[in-house]
Amino acid sequence: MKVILISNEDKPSLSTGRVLKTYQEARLQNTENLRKLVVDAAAAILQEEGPEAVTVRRVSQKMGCSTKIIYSLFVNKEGLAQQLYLEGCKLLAQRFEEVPPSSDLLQHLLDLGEAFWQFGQDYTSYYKLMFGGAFAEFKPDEESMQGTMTAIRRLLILISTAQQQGQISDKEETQTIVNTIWASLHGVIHLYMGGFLGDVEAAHTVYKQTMVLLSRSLFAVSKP
Amino acid sequence: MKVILISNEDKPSLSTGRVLKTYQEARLQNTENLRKLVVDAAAAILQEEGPEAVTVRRVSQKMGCSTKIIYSLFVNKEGLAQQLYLEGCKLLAQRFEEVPPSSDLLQHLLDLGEAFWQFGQDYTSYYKLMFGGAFAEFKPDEESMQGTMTAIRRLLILISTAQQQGQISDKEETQTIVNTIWASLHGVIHLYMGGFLGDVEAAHTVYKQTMVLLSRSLFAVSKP
DNA sequence: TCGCTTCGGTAACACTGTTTCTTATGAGAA
DNA sequence: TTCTCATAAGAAACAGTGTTACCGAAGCGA
Repeated sequence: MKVILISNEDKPSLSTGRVLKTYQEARLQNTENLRKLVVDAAAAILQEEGPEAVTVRRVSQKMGCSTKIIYSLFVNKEGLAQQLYLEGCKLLAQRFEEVPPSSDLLQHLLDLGEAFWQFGQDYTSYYKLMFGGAFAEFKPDEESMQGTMTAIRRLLILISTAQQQGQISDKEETQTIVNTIWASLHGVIHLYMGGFLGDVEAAHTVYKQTMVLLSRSLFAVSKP
Repeated sequence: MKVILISNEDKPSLSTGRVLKTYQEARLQNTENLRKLVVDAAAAILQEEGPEAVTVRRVSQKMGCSTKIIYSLFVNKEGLAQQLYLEGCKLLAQRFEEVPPSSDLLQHLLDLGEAFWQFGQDYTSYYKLMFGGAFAEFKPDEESMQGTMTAIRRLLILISTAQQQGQISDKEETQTIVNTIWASLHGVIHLYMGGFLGDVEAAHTVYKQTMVLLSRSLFAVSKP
């Protein structure tokens, strides 16, 4: 019912184009809006109550509609999860964008690493959904991987720049180095979230040490 | 029914001690045997069909008994998962024990790291259960953490030795360094299992680079 | 042998993701 | 305007999960 109300709001677009085409356009636009509404509802539940609370029934309940809608808009729960994943990528990318660029590339790397840690702390539910395997069935498809790469693009640019300036060896693929940093830092966050690294201070200490050790090796290559 | 047959097999122990005490002993021993049988059955399903196939009904079905047994022996599914976790710790410890000690501590670290990677490849289901968050509800308790620490004890000894010999800085806590290595390597394995690092060769390349970068930093401290 | 306790199996409950069936609504034709 | 029909949405069912309540049977002490 709420859905119908919303779908009436974009009827202005009916005044353009042929009747049949406009009808399809409106319907398309409606389903797009609907998708966004559902994703927003799911995202709210995700952040408020954690990944395990995001069930099809729970989302449809919050939407005030039946579960059928979710299956009409997204093929299955994984389809919805994928949209949430892309939302998470946006948030992560935003976090990275907020990091002020530094002329000191080493310092910039540490800043980006710290931003990644903070993302994990501030958006724990998103993090678990995206990288924590909270939805066991979820595997990143092409679109997800692209979203991921967009999110950590700043890191890729940084490493690439450092390689061009000779501050980091260019023997290894840029992507390989990025993956190395990403995976290592992720490991600390994930193990911490799993309860293996004690309290947050201890985990953060391990995290910072991981950053220091990695960056020291990476940037030390061309020193002597 | 099979269970009863098995429990009859250790009646010889009835011939020792007082009647009441022996009865309790026998019952205790039976439940211990039963627990072991159930864990073995669950472990078989885990390795043959993956973590998601390990359900209470599936295990009880393989045992030829009702689900009640599992809840009598282990409080809930998490209790069973915890036993499987400890089994995994044994397997991991065994893997580490098979690594020949090297007088070159750096090489020894690389060997242990490689053994950890191989464990993840050979016992993927165990790895996912233990560290992958395959059972979302599972958090390591005191016994689990102790089992973990026993498993990676070789790593702790190695780092401690290297610190004593001045090959690795002793400014940081030994446990912190161990956690740093463990978490970083875990991150690569976990991200690979999540499908984020491409095929196994690419992931292994990232893994080896992580080991090289970390160890180079750790062992480089006292060089100059 | 009798009574009791304990233990295990059946069936149910409350969930999950997913699908089927039915109904109602809304668009196009007469 | 009215009628037909296709589409879409909701209710309910299905198959699965972890977990628990009930109930009968079996084994034990007296």
